[in-house]
Amino acid sequence: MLTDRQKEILKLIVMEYIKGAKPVGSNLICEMLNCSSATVRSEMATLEEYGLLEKTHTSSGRVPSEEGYRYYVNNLMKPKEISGEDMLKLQLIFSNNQLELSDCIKKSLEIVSDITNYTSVVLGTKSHDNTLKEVNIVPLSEKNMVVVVITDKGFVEHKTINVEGISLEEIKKTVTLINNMIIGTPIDEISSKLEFEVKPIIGRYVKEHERLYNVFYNVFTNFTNKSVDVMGKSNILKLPEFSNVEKIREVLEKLDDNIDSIVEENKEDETGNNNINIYIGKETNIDDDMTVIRTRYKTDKEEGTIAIVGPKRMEYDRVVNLLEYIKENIERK
Amino acid sequence: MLTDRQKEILKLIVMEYIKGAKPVGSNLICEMLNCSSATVRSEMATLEEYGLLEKTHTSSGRVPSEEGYRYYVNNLMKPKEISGEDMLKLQLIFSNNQLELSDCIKKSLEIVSDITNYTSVVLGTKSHDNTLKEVNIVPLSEKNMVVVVITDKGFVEHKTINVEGISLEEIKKTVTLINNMIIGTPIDEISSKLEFEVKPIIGRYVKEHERLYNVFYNVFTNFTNKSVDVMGKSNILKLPEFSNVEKIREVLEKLDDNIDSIVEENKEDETGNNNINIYIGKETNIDDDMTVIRTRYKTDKEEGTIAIVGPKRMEYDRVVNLLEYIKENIERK
DNA sequence: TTTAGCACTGATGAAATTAAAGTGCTTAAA
DNA sequence: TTTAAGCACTTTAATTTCATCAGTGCTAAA
Repeated sequence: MLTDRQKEILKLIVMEYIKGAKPVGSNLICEMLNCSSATVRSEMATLEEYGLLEKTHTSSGRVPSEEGYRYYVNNLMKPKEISGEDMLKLQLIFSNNQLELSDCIKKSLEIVSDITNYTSVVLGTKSHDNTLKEVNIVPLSEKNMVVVVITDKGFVEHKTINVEGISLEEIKKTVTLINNMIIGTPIDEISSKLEFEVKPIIGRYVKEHERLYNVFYNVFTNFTNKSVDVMGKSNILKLPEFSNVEKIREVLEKLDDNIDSIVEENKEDETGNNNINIYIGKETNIDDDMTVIRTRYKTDKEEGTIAIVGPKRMEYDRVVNLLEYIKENIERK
Repeated sequence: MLTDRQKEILKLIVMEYIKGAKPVGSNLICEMLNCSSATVRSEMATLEEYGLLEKTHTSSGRVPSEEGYRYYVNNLMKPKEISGEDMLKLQLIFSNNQLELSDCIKKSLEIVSDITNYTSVVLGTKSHDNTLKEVNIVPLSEKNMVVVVITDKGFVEHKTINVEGISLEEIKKTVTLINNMIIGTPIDEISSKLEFEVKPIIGRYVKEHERLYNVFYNVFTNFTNKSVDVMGKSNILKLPEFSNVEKIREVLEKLDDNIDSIVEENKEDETGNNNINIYIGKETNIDDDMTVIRTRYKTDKEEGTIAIVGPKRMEYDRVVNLLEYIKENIERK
């Protein structure tokens, strides 16, 4: 158990390091506290014994360890009000009724990337709670036709297909069959229903069933595709801890390769706090020098995950609040 | 006018520098030619006088100047066969009939970025030659409705709109009006037709015309939006000439800001060669250290520009061939 | 328990040194 | 007239040396 002064010192060091990216010495801290640098030094040594602080070399100032950040996040951090300026920028997005929800999400995280210089990730799933509303076909010529599929929440997918050698009747029969059999089916159950219920039947009644079946199967599965958007990747270049090109390349590569693991759902919830999850260093599965803060959102239309990726030395308080704010706005919209 | 040997030396220097990114000395060249290093040195001095070569400092080897690259590209370069491996990767894309054309284009350039480590840009315009085929509405609930618009070439745009306070009759009336008046209209003429012909009429017959008009206007203009895709931007990190973070950031920023100018249409055609345009250094409007190679494609469905952005020390012969090959495949598809 | 004092450590940056790569020029040979 | 050999000269890049600075840990006194 830490004393109050130890907590205060740890907090100051974390905050100072987040601000300046330079190891924090005892002098700086003792100016903020009513005690001498020697006192601070001995407290620092204790905190280091506890594994909360680290040195970069024997005579350097202190840097928070992974456990130090964790302690700060869990016990010391206070939420930080979103500045008026930032709030305004976000409101401009959410109050714009022209924008679709998914565009709002993307744009608001783009703004977060802009104002924080971190990288943001959006993983959206449309399948949630959507059921099939209507399948339409629009013939374009003798050769081509567009299939348009709409869900009850207003998602649309389409595909242009080649229908040479298939008669319009055949196609219409198929569409009628599909419409009759699977309208109202939840999107994520469609592919199995298509496979086990529809396929046998159109196989019986329709000549070119193999080809037609594939087309429809294709359009339907598009709905269950998750979309991943990553914004502000090159912000990493602005961070002082990544000043050598080799390291930057490594991190960018890991980011590309491990996007999925960032937004992976079955990660255990580290902090219960309003469902904001914080993964520090090794916990991220990306890079030991990075932190991921993320949360899930859920509307009646779609659900997904939004995440901010930055250095361990991330402005935790600010990012947590921004994410909470965005999550609320998404869910209210 | 250059002698044959001078041409040979210039060509070797350009090729060697493209390969190694290090100033080329006379020794290396004289090993490839049947003459002494002193001879090569004096030829180099001549080429430098002509402005085709440069030195990085008094006693360094030679580097091609912008004019040197230009001379190489216009007079010395021979097309380089696409390797079997590369060809295979591209064929895998183009022979996949499941993929829409625009996905093919994107994916094939993604491959080019992968194999060359340059950045690729696709600018696609759907408006080309498309006319309006059909406007459909699908009511979802009392509040919401989806508008689906289809062109004769199979492009689809849609938008979910809030229709609270507007009767279904009103909406249907509007859609019928629009369908009657503008089906068959080329996409890029729709907005003016909508403004000057349709608006006055629905203004007369429909109550909530202001709101409805805006919705349709919105969906239609989506078609004329150009899509810009940039792939492999972080490949710049792999180039030895950009080894300092500051420079990389600068280039990435310029890339972001000037994408439009890369694919700008009214650039004059530098090389007549099969409509492949090569812009070197200053000619690019991006960055004096970069080169852009681009070409336009045109199918009966859409048209656009594909471009590769890399260092001046770019594998011109390889990239030109890859672009030509992709252009052909797009247009054949 | 706190603090002043002091010796010690490692990083950082400037200056000095050296080796390597490559040039230009002069002169002699082909 | 063209080519090549020899040599002095230039610049870079890598290495070493040195001094300075920020910051520590420890001891002893308040």
